[in-house]
Amino acid sequence: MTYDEGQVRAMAGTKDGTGNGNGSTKPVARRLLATATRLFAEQGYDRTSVQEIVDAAGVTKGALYHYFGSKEDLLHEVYGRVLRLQQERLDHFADADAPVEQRLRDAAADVVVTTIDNLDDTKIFFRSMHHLSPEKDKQVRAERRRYHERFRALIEEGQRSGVFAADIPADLVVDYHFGSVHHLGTWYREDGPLTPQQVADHLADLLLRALRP
Amino acid sequence: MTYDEGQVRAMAGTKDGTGNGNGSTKPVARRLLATATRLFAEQGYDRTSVQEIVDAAGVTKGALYHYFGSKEDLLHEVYGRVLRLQQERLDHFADADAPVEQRLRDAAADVVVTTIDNLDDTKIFFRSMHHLSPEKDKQVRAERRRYHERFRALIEEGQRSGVFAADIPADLVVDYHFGSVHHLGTWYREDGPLTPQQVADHLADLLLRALRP
DNA sequence: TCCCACATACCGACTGGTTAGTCTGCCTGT
DNA sequence: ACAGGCAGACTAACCAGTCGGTATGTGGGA
Repeated sequence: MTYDEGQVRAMAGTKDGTGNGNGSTKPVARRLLATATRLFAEQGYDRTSVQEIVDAAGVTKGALYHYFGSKEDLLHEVYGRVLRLQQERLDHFADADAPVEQRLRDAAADVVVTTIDNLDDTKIFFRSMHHLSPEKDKQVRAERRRYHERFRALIEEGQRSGVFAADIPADLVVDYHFGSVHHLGTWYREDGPLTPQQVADHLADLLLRALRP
Repeated sequence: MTYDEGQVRAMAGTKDGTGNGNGSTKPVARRLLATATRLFAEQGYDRTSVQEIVDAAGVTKGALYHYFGSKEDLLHEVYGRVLRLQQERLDHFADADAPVEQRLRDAAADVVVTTIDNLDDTKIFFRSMHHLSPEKDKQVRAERRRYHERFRALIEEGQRSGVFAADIPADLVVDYHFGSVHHLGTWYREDGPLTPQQVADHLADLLLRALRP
């Protein structure tokens, strides 16, 4: 066994996915994770074999199981990366010193840009969530809920202060917006007519317009 | 071989998924498809084995492969059912004799209700699209595009006549709304606080508000 | 300085289990 | 007697994870 249970659990909270906890990702581990991310996004988690990943990364199974406890750990790492990034950015924009409609617009637009910039991760995130084991699934759901609630708080703040329409549940508005974010992986193409920033501005604009009292 | 290539292709256009083309679904075939739909939605396509499906339906593999050419055919049948249903309903509302904002509102709300009423099918639809073979994938994409374009035409009509804001690409608005529809499978719960109709009214309202000039 | 003990990094053959799909044949109604 | 409907054992392929082994590097004692 390369990692015992305790170490695997601990890994989930570290930054680099190697479980060494010192922030310095070993090149091989980094390459394996990057390769897995690409293949998972292209073919789906279940359709990507461990053999394919190690072949594409130019190593063997020995290397993969040296750095990761299981195939699922790779998936969990992708999730952790996305969640931490998005939460950090949301907190940044939500805590800013600006009117609530500006903070919401900035946060809403930023999540779109960030999602497009990491489209592979996001495709995996939304498609393969239900492939996680109950334990890891619970953890990911908890982090997602935290994100959702922070976003909802922004909307409720605007509703209380009268700058947003209050006759609609804030929860529903959050899901409305994140539906469109979620959906980006299905339709957005890099070679399409719109830049990520343009898409973000349009989608944030739609959200703010829908919330006009 | 139960079905040769030609028959499998023909099946895609029939109504009952048994390939007999006479509209009378054999009970066993119907039960297999219903069981598969439920299991695919619960566990995902790849995680559901053919053995599980036939066990849950109370038959054996012999029966399944008597009625369906492959496991993928089951998936394709689910897709066909959903696509035909949604297209039919969209055409109905879009062709109605009413102002464009009313037609759009009705169509937008109806797709939400229909989606919630067939949540299993929709979950499968959005999660497992990329599991289809290239040939069937192409066919499904073509039908989806037809749907998308009909919906977009409604928005463009309103933009031309000045009742909708014209400073946003209609394509993007369609994806915005369908993002939220797509997302329903992730968050909507039957035992939640909102009825399908309430959700539909809210989401249609958000769309129409966002389109106010 | 040399050398030994030990750890880390990785290899690749192997195992036990699972899977989609096939095939032979029985059974029943016409 | 013939055909459709179905059973269930079988096969060939595949897959995640294991394990014994090798190579490389590193710290400490003589």
